Amino acid sequence: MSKGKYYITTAIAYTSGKPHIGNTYEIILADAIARYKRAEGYDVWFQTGTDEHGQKIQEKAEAVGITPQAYVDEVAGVVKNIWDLVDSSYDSFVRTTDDDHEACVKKIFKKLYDKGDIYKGAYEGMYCTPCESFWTESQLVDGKCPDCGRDVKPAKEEAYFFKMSKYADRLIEHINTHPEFIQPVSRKNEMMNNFLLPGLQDLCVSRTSFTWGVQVDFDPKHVVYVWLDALTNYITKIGYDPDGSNEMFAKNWPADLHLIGKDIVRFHTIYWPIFLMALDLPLPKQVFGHPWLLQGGDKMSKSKGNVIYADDMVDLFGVDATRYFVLHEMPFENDGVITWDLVIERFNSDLANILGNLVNRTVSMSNKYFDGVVRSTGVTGEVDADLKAVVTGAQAKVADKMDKLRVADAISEVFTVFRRCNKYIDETMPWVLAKDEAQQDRLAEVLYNLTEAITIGASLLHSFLPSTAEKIVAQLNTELRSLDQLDQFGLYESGKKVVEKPEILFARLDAKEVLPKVEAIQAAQKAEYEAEMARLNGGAPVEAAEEAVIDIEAKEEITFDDFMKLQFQVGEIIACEAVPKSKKLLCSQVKIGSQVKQIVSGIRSSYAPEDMVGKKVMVLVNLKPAKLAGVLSEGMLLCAEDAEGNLALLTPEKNMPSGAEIA
RNA sequence: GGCGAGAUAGCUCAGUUGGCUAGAGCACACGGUUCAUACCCGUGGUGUCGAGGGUUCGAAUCCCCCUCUCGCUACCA
Repeated sequence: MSKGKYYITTAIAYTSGKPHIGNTYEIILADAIARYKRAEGYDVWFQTGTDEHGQKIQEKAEAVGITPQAYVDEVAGVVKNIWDLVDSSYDSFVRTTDDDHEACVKKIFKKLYDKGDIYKGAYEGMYCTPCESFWTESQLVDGKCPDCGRDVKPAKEEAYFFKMSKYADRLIEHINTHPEFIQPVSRKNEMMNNFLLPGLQDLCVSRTSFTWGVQVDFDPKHVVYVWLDALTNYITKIGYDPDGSNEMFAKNWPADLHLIGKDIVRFHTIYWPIFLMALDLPLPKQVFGHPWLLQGGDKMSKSKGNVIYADDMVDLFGVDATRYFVLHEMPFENDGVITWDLVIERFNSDLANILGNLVNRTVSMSNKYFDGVVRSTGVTGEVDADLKAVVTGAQAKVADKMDKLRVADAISEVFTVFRRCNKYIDETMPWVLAKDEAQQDRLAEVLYNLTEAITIGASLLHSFLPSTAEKIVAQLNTELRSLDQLDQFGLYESGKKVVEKPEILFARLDAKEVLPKVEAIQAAQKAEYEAEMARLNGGAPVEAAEEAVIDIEAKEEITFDDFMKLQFQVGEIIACEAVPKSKKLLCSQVKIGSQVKQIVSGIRSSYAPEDMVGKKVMVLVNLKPAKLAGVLSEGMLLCAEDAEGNLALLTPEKNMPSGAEIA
């Protein structure tokens, strides 16, 4: 019976905050695939979880005054609740703070170290002892520390590195001989051209700058840095052990599918396979970097209150409508768009009109004409053949789409069944048959065919919208069929009685009623955000909360003398042109006092060259000249940057002469 | 700058190795119908298939070039 095992994973969610619908999409997609594979007869293991280590989490926990463990416990709980809310049928939920995972990561690290694939190295660079900072040659100012101006000396900071290059050829070979390995294929080309073919750099796999992580047991001041900790969840949690794995591991590894976001394809198709090679383990069969679900129009931002969360969607539309939307709206390769209006539209047109109404009208007719009894009389009509062909052929089409991971297309195939049923009702016109005493057997057969077709459709729908499928067959007083029965028509037991009063599966929504609720959700979200910001700011209420604030990493304190080393002056831009060889650079001629300096700046995304001319700007004048994209730059224009990367040049608040000193 | 992908109906997209009047869904309009959740079914597009050139009996589909968009990547004082 079993077709063998199928091991599918999602990426583990980073516990820095509540996942929004774009993150939740992945678990729903994985769930649909997992359920479908189970229905096909595979012995499925479906794993998801949370990634809980790292500096960011340590800092967030400190900011709210709790331990990192308490912080991640809370967020992991939130993640798990949402995963459960959307009916995901995962078999295991791994947390990177689980004891067994941490113990295994330590062993893996040691094994790779003993094998020589991990070596203790260093960030080599110029070190400023008072600042405790490393600098590259190019960052130095006049050969001295750019922060404090003191002398620096060549030094290195200890870190462990993984020898990526050792396995690069094997990986290139594997990717070339396994075209299905990286999906979609466009990602494969990116990986090959940008990373593998130019040559892989060794990867830093430990850190000493923070402590919230898996400690390297033979060198306790190091913690294992993200990828060796996070990626290994795929094997640690199913029983891998460098000293001898268990049977479960032997059964499930290699994974059949790693489902991940397109942003982390690189880590899953380069570093992860190489780690596995180093551990002498087989590689996963397939990695699918799915696109993103983006919010249309405005950018998603908590401060605006327009982030869409799965639980809000479930409150308004229900679990299956939420699942339907994300599964249907997400294409295979391009990003999908989500807005509340689109959700309502999809809900009404597909779920309420096509599916819900179909079930309702069919059940209603059986009740009205035959007291709910559905029986096959064998009185067929011309139009029956096409209905049966479409319905019994759907299963193969869905299977084909699912094999290619075209989940959105697969669910569309399911809906063609329901569309065909609606058409069949119009073709046969049961209400006309009902008026003719001689046509009673034909009428019964029509309703039987509909009931049977809907049962098949519901069975196909089960992987995508599990509870809806179950509700439908309950109304029809039957059970879901297995996939291998779906090419047969006529298995519905003749003479059964459908439910008397069908429950409305999806009540049509009025945008006018839903959108005010959305506004209420957004207002609440905004208020919550402001309250949190206020809490982080020591209880002080946040003024002008409409504007997002930005926190950046604090740099070393400097002395007044340090500051006085910097020379700022007002400059007037007298000419400006784009640097031909670059996308982001502008080259400006800046008049500072009586001299003119040429300054190159990466601000083309925010300013056109012609907009620059005539502006009075603030210039760091005594910066060591350097060449950018082959063009000499003799200073720096000061700019502010927001979270989206928009830039604003700093200009004097009152008109000042060119060359005026800024202090 | 390097590599890659794309530009088809108002919107989102299909269009296999070049071939019959270029399609689907949504939206819109009209018609039909009344079993049903004012639903369902049918009909409706003059779309320069991004611009230009070429190969061919024939090109949305192949080749060249141009414009624009997007992805990854590098530089971004």
